[in-house]
Amino acid sequence: MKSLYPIVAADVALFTVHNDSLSVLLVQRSNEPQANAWALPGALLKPATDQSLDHAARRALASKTRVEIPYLEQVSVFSGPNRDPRGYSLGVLFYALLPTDQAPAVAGAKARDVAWSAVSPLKRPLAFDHREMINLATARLRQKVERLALPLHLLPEKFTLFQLQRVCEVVLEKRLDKSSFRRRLKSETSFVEVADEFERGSNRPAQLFRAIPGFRFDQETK
Amino acid sequence: MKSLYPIVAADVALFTVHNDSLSVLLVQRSNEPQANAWALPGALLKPATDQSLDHAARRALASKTRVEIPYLEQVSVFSGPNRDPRGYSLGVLFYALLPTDQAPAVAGAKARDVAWSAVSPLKRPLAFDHREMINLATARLRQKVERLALPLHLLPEKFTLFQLQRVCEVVLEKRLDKSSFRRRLKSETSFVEVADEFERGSNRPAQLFRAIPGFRFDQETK
DNA sequence: GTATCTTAGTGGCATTATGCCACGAAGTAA
DNA sequence: TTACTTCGTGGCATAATGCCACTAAGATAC
Repeated sequence: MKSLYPIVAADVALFTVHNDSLSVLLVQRSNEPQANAWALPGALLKPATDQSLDHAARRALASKTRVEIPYLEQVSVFSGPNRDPRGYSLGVLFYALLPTDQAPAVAGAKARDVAWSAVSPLKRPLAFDHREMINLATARLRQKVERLALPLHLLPEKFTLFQLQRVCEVVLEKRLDKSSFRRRLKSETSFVEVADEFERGSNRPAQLFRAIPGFRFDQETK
Repeated sequence: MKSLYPIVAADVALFTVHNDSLSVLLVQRSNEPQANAWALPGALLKPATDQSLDHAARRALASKTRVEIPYLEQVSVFSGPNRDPRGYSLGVLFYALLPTDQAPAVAGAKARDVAWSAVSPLKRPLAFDHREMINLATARLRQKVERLALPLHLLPEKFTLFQLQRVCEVVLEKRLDKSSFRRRLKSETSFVEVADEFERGSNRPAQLFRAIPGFRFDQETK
C-alpha cells in the first residue's frame, strides 16, 4: 500500500572543474533502494526542521562534504509514481558550484563512497533518474556560463583571467578567444577587479583578480 | 497539529497578450483559506491519478479554461512552512502560453471568477505568495522571448511578422526595430515559414507565416 | 650572461551583427 | 486621381566578435 502523500527529496548536482573537465559529485548509496548504486547526494525534506527546500539541499551536501556551502540554485522538479520504488515521489533538483581548489578536500582517497565523476562522458551507471537530472543541470549550467559570470563560483577567491577562461571553456566544451574574452570582461563593469597580486611560478607572472564583493548572480537577471 | 507531509500543489501562470499588454489569468478563490482573494489557478497533486506534476498543472488549467492545452513549462518550486496556513507546502510554479485569439474564450463576460489581469502593473492584490510567483514567471518568460522564438505559442496558427514582433515587444516591454527583427528571423533557419496566404483588410496585405511544424522550444536548447 | 622557450597581455583588422532611417510597394478611403 | 496607411526591403554608421600577430616578462638551458 503506497502513501497518499508523495515523498519529497532535494537532490544536488555539485559541480566543479577537475583536471580540465567538468565533474559532478556522486555518492554510493548505502541503503535500499538501489543500495551500492551511485547517485546524486540527496536528502528527504523534513518539514519539522527544513525552512525550505534549499535547506534540505544544503543538508544533503553537508553530510557528504565538509566545505563552505557553495553557490546553490534550483533547476527543476522531477515527479511521478515510478521514479522511486517506495512510492510517488518528487525530486527537486538543485545545482551547486564548488571552487576548483576545494575539490580534493571533498572527495579524496579517504572516503570510498564519494567521488567526482566527469560529466561528459558520464561513465558510471546511476540510480533512479539521476542521469537525466545531471544532463538537465549541466545544460542549465552551460546556459548561465554562456551568458555570464557565474563560473566565479568555480574558482578560488583569487584567480587569473586565464583560469577564468579555462573554466568557461571546460564548462562550455568549446574554445574561447583570449582577446575577445578579455574584452567582454572589461566591458562588463562591476564584476571582477584586480587583486594587486601576481601568480608566480610559471613564466611571466599573471595578474590575479577577484570577484567584486557584493556581486550576485543568484537572480535571474537576464 | 500539522501534517508531517507537505502539501504539494501545481500553480500555473497562464499568459496571453491582450490589448497590447502581457496578461496573466487569475481566478477568484471560492474556498478557504483566502476565500474571495485572487490567485493563480492551481491544483493539489493527486498521486493516485496524476502521472506527474505537469498533469496537475494541466488539470488546474482545464478546470478554468475550455481551450486546447497550451505550452507549459516548469519555473520553480516555492516551499516553506508559512506559505499556506494549512501547513508546510510546496508550490510548483509553471508558466503557460495561450494564443491571443483564444484569450476571449477563456475569460469573458460570463464567468465572474476568472479574469485576465495585466502584468505590469499588476493591480489586483493576490493570495499567498502568488505575486512573487508571477514576477518570477514573467522574468523567465522575458528571458526566453529575448533569446528566441517562444512567442509563437502566443499567436494563432497563422500570423504576420508584425504580429510576431508586436508580441515580442509587449512581452519585453521595449520597442524593436522592424528591419533588424526580420533579419534575425531570416537568419534563424527552421523556425517560421510563409503560409501562401495574406492578411487582408487593412492597407497593403501582409504575408502570413506559420511555425514550422515539429519545431519545439520545450527543451532548454541554449 | 646570453639565447631560447613559454606564458601573459595588448592591439589591429576583417567579418558579422545591430540600430537607425528612408524609400518603394500595395492596398484603402475620399 | 490623390492622399493616406501599412507592408516590406535596402543602405549605412556603429558596435560586437573572431582571428592573428606582436610585445612583455619571467623560466630554463648552456
